[in-house]
Amino acid sequence: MTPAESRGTYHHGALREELITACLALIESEGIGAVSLRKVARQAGVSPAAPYHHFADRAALLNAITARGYELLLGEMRRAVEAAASPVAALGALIEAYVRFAHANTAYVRLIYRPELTEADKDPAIEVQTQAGLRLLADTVAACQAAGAAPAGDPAALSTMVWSVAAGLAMLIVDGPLEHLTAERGSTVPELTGQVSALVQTLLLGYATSASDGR
Amino acid sequence: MTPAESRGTYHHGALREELITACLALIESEGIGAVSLRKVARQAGVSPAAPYHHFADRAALLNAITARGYELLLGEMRRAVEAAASPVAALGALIEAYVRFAHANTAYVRLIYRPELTEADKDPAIEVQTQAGLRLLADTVAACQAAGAAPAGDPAALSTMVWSVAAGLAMLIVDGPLEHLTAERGSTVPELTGQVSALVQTLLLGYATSASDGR
DNA sequence: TGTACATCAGTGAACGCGCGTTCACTGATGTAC
DNA sequence: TGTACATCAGTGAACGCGCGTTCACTGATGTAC
Repeated sequence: MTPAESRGTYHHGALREELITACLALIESEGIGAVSLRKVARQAGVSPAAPYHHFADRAALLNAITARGYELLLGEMRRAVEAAASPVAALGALIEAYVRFAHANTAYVRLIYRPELTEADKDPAIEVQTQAGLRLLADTVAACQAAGAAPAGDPAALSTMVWSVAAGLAMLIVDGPLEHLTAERGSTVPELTGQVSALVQTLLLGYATSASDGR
Repeated sequence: MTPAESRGTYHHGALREELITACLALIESEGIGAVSLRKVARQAGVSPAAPYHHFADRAALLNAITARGYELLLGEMRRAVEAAASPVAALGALIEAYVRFAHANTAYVRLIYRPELTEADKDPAIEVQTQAGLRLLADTVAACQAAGAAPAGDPAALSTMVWSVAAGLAMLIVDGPLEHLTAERGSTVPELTGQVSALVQTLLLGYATSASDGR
């Protein structure tokens, strides 16, 4: 049975979307190392040449997925910050939103963490998303400083720390051994994520307390 | 000119070592996406079949490099902890050692961060190293708790936070945009690393201060 | 409403390529006597 | 010290494979009249 036969119609209708879905499914089921345009086409039930009507080449497909991943992630982060009751809570919420997204969307994140597969630096859509993400982080950190809940002066250290915690935790979950380790300890990834976020907030609040005493 | 001719002798003498070196050089110069056994052999000035006298297959070579990477990294971490003046300083030193190693040895770390290329979970030597690393971290965190410089109870949150900061910062430097961003701001990676480590220590000490006041 | 025709989005065969790995081989080295 | 021979560590040709991409094609869809 040819692809068209199994599909029931010659034209697909929404192939672009389905290629993205198929690629994510492939990453999820066979791992990031298994990604190829031919496999994606096969998974979508379409001939190897079909994707070229929707994407210039392999990198273009992977770029499009990466851009969407960033877009979804940024949406989660924005929502998390808006819902937070204080600047410090917002910083914690940022971490939790990032890691929760990664845990629920491992395929997106695995792709994002493989810059050799994409041309993210040449894609303006991706560039815009990462800039917006960094601005959101910087604003939140600045709000913490304004509230006295972070050392004044150069905000780079705290920004970088928070970014690193979120990205590192996500990586350890998505590509590393943390999911397995957590399960061994009878815990879960969301629980651990919450604990780490809470710890960061506790430490910042502890700093604010000790600093306001003039020590 | 055949490989043997350019080398001047038929036997190489230390091919195993040179394959490792060549692979690291390849990752450094062409990126992790360019790694193939044939290229490594070419870089080492040897025929494509030669590596099979030293490694069972491609994964075995990459595993050996990964194991060595972990070994070197663990050595740095141990030295850093031993030289530290206090448990909190040791935790900071752990972060700095990890990130400094990553920055100075990007090829090792890029490989370590691509689990799809290795079979790290099946390699006992690698398993031993990661277990030892986790134990070193857990011991240092426990010492902080004993010193009242970290919330008592489950140490998992602080361990995970520190691990995430180190791994995340390393990733952002080695595979991500942080090196570039830092340079734009007129700073350097070692400087930023020091700042992040200092911030973590400041926050822990601030916590200790506020906690000892019974707040 | 029906027809001609342009355009769109598929097909499937083919291309050249680099890859991992195997094989029979051979030159160099080490050892026994 | 010299020689026979086993072993080691290379060579280079070959294999089959899956890949990204191109091409001429064709079926389906949409539009003008």
